[in-house]
Amino acid sequence: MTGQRRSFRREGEAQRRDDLIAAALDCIATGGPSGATVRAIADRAGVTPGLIRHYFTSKEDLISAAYSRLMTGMTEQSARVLTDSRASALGQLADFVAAAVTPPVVDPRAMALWAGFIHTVLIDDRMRTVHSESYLAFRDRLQGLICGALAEAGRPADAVRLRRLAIACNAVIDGLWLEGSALPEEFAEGELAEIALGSVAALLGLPPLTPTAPGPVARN
Amino acid sequence: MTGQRRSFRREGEAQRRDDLIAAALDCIATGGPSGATVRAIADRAGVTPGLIRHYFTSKEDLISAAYSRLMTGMTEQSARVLTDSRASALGQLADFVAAAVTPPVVDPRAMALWAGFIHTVLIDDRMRTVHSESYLAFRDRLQGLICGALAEAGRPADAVRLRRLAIACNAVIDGLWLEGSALPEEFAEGELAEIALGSVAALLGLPPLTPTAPGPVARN
DNA sequence: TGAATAATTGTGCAAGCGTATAATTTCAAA
DNA sequence: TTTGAAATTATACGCTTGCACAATTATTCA
Repeated sequence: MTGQRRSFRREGEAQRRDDLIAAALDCIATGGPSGATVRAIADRAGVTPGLIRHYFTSKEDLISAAYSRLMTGMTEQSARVLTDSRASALGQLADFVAAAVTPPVVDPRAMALWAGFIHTVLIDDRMRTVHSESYLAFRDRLQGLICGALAEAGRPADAVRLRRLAIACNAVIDGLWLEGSALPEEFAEGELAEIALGSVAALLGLPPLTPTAPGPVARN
Repeated sequence: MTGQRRSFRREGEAQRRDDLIAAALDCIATGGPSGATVRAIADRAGVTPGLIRHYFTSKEDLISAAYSRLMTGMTEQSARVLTDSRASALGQLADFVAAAVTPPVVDPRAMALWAGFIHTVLIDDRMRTVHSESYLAFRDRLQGLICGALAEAGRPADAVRLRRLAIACNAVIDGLWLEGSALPEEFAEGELAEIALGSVAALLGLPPLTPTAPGPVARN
């Protein structure tokens, strides 16, 4: 008769906020933005809906925190490939390109999250800024690799051409990432990486690129 | 006391379906998927919510019809350049590529719509089918143009290579379309078209492509 | 050990959602 | 002009949503 409440543990604020953000991302990845209801998020976090309002002033607040965390995480992941590489410039470029169109970067979950948020980028200014910054950061990194690879190959390019090459290479990578994630069954394993490497080489006027890494990068 | 009903006109079935689809697209472009409620769509179409269920078996049915119309519309818009073109195969390819990364195909509204839909593609099977079909339709069209252009240049390619080239060219176009639509202020006018033409030429190993059309295509 | 504090739960509410369905109005054919 | 069928409106229902708030529990500190 005593409607016994469920027992619970008090977590630190940082931990709980993190858990709720992770749960929100899970929900969005699984069921899209419309599937990320307050109740669903709380459920996934093993918590009661009311608690969300204790840590976030509104659901919108939680969602925007989740987006921020997603973008930060993706940028860090793309940077990780390069941090401890001692390959040649050409090799580094090849590794970077191959990694960008191979799991875990190509991943239905990542795609679902990106798709769930991209719409808000067009409406919300804060989101737009985050998006713009992380896009340019990625492209700048790519441009640096291209610059090094061209120099190594004895075919340096001027600034204007370099910028255009970076935009084009970035576009190929984005396009392949998109198509590979949205229609995975349409491409054989490794096919996207081969196409990406061949395309970047053709765009830069370089001989075929071969990645130095033996296989796909480890997740996380 | 006589709760006088609002007067109305009977439209043909095709017309009403079109109106409702257009209204749905407007709603999604403006307020995102969550803004496209049955009531909002009916309101924008100057109609009563109940009517939607008279022409579509469910809201989901209407939404997927709208997505289909958006995608085929974009492909047709790119292909319109070709309908009465008597240009060479190389010229047709150039026109097609340039049109795909130039307004009105590159357009924040189109991007907003696409972004609103893409996440459902990963979840809903019907949406997935629509996406897959329209993606392949666009790529097939592109592949046909590439095939003709390569033949004309005396460098025919076998089927496997042709497929890969089409995937790569399609990826560049998609990527440029995405970036140009999401961050329009990042690119000078005509810059995307130049990059696209240069990239496709480099990918195919052809000399620079030059469009035959004098300028951007007229809207609609 | 006991009291104070803040984290967490549980309940309830008003609004909006998609949908079913009955009541009306329009329009074309007779 | 009348009639009949189909298009359209109007109303209502059950469900879900985000949010507010009071009740309760775990934890800390004296």
